[in-house]
Amino acid sequence: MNSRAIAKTRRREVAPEAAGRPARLLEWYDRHRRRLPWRPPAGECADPYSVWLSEIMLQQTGVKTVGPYFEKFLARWPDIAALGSASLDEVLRMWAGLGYYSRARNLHACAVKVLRDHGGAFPDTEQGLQSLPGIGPYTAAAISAIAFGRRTMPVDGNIERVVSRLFAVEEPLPQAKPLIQQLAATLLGANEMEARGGGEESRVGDENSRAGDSAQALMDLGSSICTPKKPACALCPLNDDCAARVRGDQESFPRKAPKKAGALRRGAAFVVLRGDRLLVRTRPEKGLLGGMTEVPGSDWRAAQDDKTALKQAPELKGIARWHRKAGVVTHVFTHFPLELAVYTAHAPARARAPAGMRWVPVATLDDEALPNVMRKVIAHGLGDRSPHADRNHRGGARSGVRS
DNA sequence: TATCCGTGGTA
DNA sequence: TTACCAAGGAT
Repeated sequence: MNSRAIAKTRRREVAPEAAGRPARLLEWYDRHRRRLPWRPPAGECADPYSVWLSEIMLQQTGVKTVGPYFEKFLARWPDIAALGSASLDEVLRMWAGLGYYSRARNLHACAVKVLRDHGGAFPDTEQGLQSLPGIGPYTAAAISAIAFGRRTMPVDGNIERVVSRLFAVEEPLPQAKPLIQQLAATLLGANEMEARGGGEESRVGDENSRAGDSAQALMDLGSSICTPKKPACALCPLNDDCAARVRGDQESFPRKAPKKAGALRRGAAFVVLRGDRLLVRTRPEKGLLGGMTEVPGSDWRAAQDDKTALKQAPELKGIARWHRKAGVVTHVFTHFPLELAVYTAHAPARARAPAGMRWVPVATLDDEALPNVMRKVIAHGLGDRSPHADRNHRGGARSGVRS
């Protein structure tokens, strides 16, 4: 018996409902798939560049947030050659506000590498894709399935949740990842060539499947029906044989090990004006907010007081009169909360910028690669009078200012 | 393996 | 308000 015959035999041995899952999933997807900027009309394969760009932006970032950035990037750089020819600085400026800035650096590095090493065409295998900057196991599988039709199942946070519920996976994340990956793969439809009887050229694990649709179906399902809280199980195409639903504790999946919170860090930031120009510098390439623009300031340490922080401005010694703005700017990063005291000062008309710093017109701050925490600092330092004030101002602590 | 990377939405 | 979550990757 050859391997294909064995695979078919095994498929018949599974329970009828379970065997029907891939088909039910795709039928649901064909009726309810979301229309998204990076998705072509049903039945068409998306181009690898669009798939790649959207997948990088969507890493740990919501669909709604990504939309405008994707459109903006695609309009500015319609293909890999255009993006690979752009400067890293311009890419970072366009990325500003989207977060996880190493993604932008890797995006640019990846475009350059695809042009230089692959003649401008993305590799069409998972292994080849994973060798590129910013592309890990998930993204390689996603591009492979969605853009190239390879029969593979990318597993993201949505799919982890759907699958852990469907099979009532008791093992907590992240230990359960390999098991969930294996279970998720059972939701892939049969290779179409094989399902039709196939020719010798059809191989399991190769193209001609709707793997991309199966994966996106699970993602849509996870985001609209199998939600973290109060899942709408009545609308789910897989509700018949969902193990967690049978038990009635859907929301308790996926199991997760508790995580600890980071300690509060404090520091000072200096908003120095020379006429209508602001003193800024560029952060180091690596690490937190790498390569982004900031105003000078102290480092950020646990439980640091203002006076200690103020002493960390030796470059700014020439400035005589500091004014300490009331309140502090607050910001919460993934792994620690931050409080920044803001000091303002005015420099003489012809004052030179200290080494490594530069004066930029306040009017063109939108062109800088400014992370949100710096937008908050500048808005606070300027007294919220500029058009660059915190765009999320709704009052309360989330406005970024607290007394 | 655990930690480090932003930001916005949600209940 | 707080805590969690979101189409993860690099080290």
